[in-house]
Amino acid sequence: MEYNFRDIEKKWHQRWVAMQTYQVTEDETRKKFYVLNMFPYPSGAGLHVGHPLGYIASDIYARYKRLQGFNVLNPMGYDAYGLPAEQYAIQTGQHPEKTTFDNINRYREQLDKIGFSFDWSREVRTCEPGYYRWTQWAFQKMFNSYFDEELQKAQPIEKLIEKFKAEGQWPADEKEQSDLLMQHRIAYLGETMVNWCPALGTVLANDEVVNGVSERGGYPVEQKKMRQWCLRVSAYSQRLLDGLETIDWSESIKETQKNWIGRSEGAEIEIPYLSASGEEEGGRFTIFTTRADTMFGVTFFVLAPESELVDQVTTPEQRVAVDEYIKYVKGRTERERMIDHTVTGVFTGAYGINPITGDKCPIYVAEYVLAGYGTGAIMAVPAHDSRDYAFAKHFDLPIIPLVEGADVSQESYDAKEGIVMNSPVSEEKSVLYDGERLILNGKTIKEAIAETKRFVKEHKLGRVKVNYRLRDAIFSRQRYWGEPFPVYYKHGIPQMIPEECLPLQLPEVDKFLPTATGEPPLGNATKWAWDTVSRSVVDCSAIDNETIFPLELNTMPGFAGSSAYYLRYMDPHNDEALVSEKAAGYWQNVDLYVGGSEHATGHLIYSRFWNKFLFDLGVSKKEEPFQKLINQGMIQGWSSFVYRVRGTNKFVSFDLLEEQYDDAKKKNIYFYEGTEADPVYADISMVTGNVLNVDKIREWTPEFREAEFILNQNGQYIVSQAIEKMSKSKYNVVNPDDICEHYGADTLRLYEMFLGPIEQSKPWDVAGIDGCFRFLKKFWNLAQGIIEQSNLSDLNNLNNQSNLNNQSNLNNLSTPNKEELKVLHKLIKKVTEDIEVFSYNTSIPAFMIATNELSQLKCTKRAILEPMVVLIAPFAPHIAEELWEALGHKTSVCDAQWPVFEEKYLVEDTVKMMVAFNGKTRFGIDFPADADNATIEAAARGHEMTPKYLEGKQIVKVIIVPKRMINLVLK
RNA sequence: GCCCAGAUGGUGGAAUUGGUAGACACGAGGGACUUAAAAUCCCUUGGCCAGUGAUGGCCGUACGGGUUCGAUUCCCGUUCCGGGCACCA
Repeated sequence: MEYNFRDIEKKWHQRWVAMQTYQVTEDETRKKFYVLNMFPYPSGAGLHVGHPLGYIASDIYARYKRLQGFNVLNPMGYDAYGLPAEQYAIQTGQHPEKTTFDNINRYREQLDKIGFSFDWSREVRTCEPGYYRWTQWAFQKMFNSYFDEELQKAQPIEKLIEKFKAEGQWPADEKEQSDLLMQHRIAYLGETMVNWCPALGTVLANDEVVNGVSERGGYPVEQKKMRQWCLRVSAYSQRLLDGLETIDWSESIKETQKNWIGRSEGAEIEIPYLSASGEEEGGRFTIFTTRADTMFGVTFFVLAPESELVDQVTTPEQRVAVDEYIKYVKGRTERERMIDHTVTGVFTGAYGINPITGDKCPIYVAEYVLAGYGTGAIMAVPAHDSRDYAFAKHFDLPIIPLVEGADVSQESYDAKEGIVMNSPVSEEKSVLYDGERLILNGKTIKEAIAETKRFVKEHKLGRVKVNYRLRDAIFSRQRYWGEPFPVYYKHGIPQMIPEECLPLQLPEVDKFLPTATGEPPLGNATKWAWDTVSRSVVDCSAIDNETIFPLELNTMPGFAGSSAYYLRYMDPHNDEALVSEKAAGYWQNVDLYVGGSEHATGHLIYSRFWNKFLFDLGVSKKEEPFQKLINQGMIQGWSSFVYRVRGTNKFVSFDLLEEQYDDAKKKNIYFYEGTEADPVYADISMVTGNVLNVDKIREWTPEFREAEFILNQNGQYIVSQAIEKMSKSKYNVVNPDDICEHYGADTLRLYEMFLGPIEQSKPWDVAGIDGCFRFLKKFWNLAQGIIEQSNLSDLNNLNNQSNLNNQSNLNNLSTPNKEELKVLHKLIKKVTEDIEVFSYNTSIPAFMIATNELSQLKCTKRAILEPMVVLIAPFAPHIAEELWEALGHKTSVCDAQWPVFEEKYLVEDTVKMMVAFNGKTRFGIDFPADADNATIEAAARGHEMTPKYLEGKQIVKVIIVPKRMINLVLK
């Protein structure tokens, strides 16, 4: 029988649906395992070969765990709300709901072809009311909670009200009450500087802005003060940091999150400043520093331009200069400020007093100090901070070195290593507090920091303080396609609509396009007001400010719906709760999460925050949502370019062009007979190797139909190629459907895994796929041979039951021999170990080798084939099912048992020589198992690898152990 | 600038965590079958040198050192590529 993958895959796809093979329920008798993929945005372009990479990897693991007896949850759904979905809808001029559902259907069709073990009965879509009801619910819970610093967890807001009342701080006025609580709620309305993107018509979260432009589309972003819903993510900074220690994620992604959270330990120190008259104390401000040890090197102070302190300290003489400077700073965009680091600043006219030395130091305003971090004010130590150094050089301010041997004539010495000096220069330069002076000379920097902190704390000059860089997440988007906020405004005070009225459904609008002014599209909805009597959405014209109120016009951002979806998969149809106690108790959290590392500072932080909040509420049962994380790499595409001679409709073969390096553009530019030729993308379907099919490209678009193609002397048109991200706009997309059509899903799965380590990015290259296809054919042929033979021997067995003489003969036919068992167990060991560490690319060669070896051994034993079919089932499920059935099994291969590896079959070819001498034990070279000790010893002495080593030493003992036991023996 | 991860044949990549470097696949070359092609199967394939040949020798895991009987693996330094953060005091 031939390997007919089309029929096989079609047949098993239908059977899996009919038999509900992949549906799971909470089964208390079995151990759970939760595998999850980051669910996709259903974008308009459909799936390309890069998308399934992670899904295949996790599917292999899910199937493997299932074969090991675990109850595996492996769900899939769609992240359907948010900017990308809406941008696509706008581009195609359709309603986002329509495009989203069309795209979802297309995704589903494509996914189904690849043979995933998803439990589709648990599918979620973030844009469905039954789903986003719980997104809104969680938001309301956040609104009604505050973060208790002492307990380090979320608490009901009522507790805080009680506390305020007890302390007599509870205002009578409703508006004041609301304002006070707003400063503590986890979801709060805040007047903050936001990243405003005029082109997208919305604000963006920090992680959605890259290099001063929007992540989506690359549009400019400016800073703007707006009233927005925010999530107090920063309150969870320490827990987000601590949690990283408990989870099994790659070091690089943990590092990225650590950077993003940006914890820094330091001290806040109170600085008195002189009043305008210059005589008495005008007030105090607080600075933050991580280098408390450098107090003796302070030569000036700097305030952030946005800081309120600037107004307070500025003297009348400097007022004009300061105002002008602030105006200049405000006129600069975020991008300008990021790129241009030239030194700017202005003197305020005021002086601060260094509390340690008593010195009077000038106070400056400069944009290099940020208002949003620390206290927005710093003490400047030019000798030991490069930014302060640049500033001091520019304004000709003194520089006092504090570390022995540090040369600060050319640059600052920023390292935290060395011995402190000049601290103080002389005793009277250190102010006396309660009879004690701070003296740091001779100490290491680390000791000096600790000593200064102690001194500052003890003499009440300030306090020890930990700062985090992590900012609160801005949660409002001036967009249509997102979850509506379940909020209405009663006389300007936000109110939650009652929980039992959720979900608050997204209204229909005529125009869903964003506006440049920031007026959200929901403002176009006629029916968008809340009636507190009927407790329903009513027409806006009915607003009476007594019982009917306007609803919030903003919608939630993309990450709202994706922050707790893994919990919903546990119990997707529950109308009573986000997830039931029972389901959450059983499934706990995600054991294996697979997705791209580009979500490191977005989704993966928000999700962890969201889960921690739900954990505080008792809804989620684990503090961390994703125990193990695997980041699959990107699959890149080979883009092809044809070259059009500028100003003509001539396209020239790449090998006929002259190349020149352009310094300004930092890339090659090309010329044909003196005229520059510009690269134009050509669809890769029209290219074989690097040769263009000219007839095809003429049919492609009108611009090529009339074009002239200048071929090389071989009569070929050569394209140039580049490896780039796979994208529709680069015409380098390879569609998985085509691969499935040509080779089948099993080959696609195998090949994607074979391409290289799962975590690495690599270009898609079809060349190697034949190897995988050939292997499956070989495996199929081997299996067919065994199945035929074993059926034959079963038949003989029946016919000859009475004939005892034949018994030994039959045993030979059905009992595997030593060689065959060795091949099998080598494979079991390799594949099992590989799957555990996601090194699938090395398991596939193991299958190839085993198949070849068994073919050479002319193996006919089903006792060998059966476990092999189970081993291959996670990788190539369709072929495995077909063979499993052919072997006479009535149940799915999914319900089989993962084979157990037995050392005894492998011992002989993994022996090593152990040499013990002079009380030490070392190991040496491999020897055949049947070599006796004398032979080994003789060989060891004569062996060229270790002659020097063994010279003059006495070999006390030669032990033969399996290779993998060596480390155990050595211990 | 700071932090993290890398660098192995023509290519993707192996090497059991210090023990025969280059598994497996692709590509290339040669051969078998075939009228022919496709398909399939077999052989060769890191470099250099010697030999008719079986074979033997030397050099080789970015570069330079070190530890070790032995280093792709561990340590130090350099170069290059990728990722993250980037006036965060």
